Amino acid sequence: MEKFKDWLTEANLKKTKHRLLVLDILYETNDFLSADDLFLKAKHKDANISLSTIYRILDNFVEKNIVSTINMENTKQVYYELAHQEHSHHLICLNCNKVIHLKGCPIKAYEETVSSKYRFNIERHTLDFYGYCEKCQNKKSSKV
Amino acid sequence: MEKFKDWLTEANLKKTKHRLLVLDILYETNDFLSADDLFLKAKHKDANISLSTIYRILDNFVEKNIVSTINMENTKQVYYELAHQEHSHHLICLNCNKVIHLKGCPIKAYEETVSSKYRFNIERHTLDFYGYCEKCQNKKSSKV
DNA sequence: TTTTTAAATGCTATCCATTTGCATTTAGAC
DNA sequence: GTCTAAATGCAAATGGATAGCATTTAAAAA
Repeated sequence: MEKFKDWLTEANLKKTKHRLLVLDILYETNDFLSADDLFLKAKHKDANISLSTIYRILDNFVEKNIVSTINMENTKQVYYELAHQEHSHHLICLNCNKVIHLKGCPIKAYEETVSSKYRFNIERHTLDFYGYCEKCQNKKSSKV
Repeated sequence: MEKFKDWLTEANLKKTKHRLLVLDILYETNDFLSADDLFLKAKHKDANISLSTIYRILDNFVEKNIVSTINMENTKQVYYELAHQEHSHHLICLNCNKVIHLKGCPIKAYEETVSSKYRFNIERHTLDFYGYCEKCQNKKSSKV
């Protein structure tokens, strides 16, 4: 995708095939992926890329705000997705790890209140809801 | 502390000196501690306890809701504290990792809205604000 | 286009928080 | 006190992530 090259230019990163590959996979998957997920998907595309390169690329992207991360509660891995332009919150399924993005932010006012109350200079916040998605509510016991 | 023994009884866990020690340290520290922090503090008290025991005790406590965990963004370690009775949110300093607990929850209504909108069965949520505490705003560059 | 060079990559070894296996000890029921 | 399951210590293993270093490559300079 042509816009990916623009992103890399803007971020002052060289336009390498590996970086474009990582962007492609994240874009078409449109979901959170671990470094290892990306590694396997790359392999599946017959791409030759080492896991450490993936980690390095992801670090670059996070630093440049091209990619954002999330913590699933039940695993130690870090998950990555293309950064959303807009600030968003999440519904995270404790069974299948599916993530639903919520638009809009209900706590702007609250943030200002606590910021001044505690003289705390707030840079960002996370608001994540954990529970069970519609599918997993039905087939309760099946682990994915 | 006597009430700690009650907690263990309620949780159906044996009242061992190690478990009481971990509770003591968490109580008097009144802050988030990593497993290793606990290990060092125990050593400092001349207590003989192995790191793996600490991990096992913390796992027990988390399972029984005696202890709760938090993710600091800038480290891979898990941090633990005595569980607060009341649901609370956090202000987390990106410089010194200090955590301020916020009482009350501003998003009950929002939670219900998204829960029914997405037919998502929400079990719990996290709301954490990251930024710089009053102290660290002043002495900007000093890492703790 | 060719040359040049700093950035990017592959491979391997390493780190480090956490977990596990197993023999030993201990809390607490009897 | 005796007994047994639970708890513990120690050492090794695990697993995600990182670092070192030689090689390759993007892209600026000539």
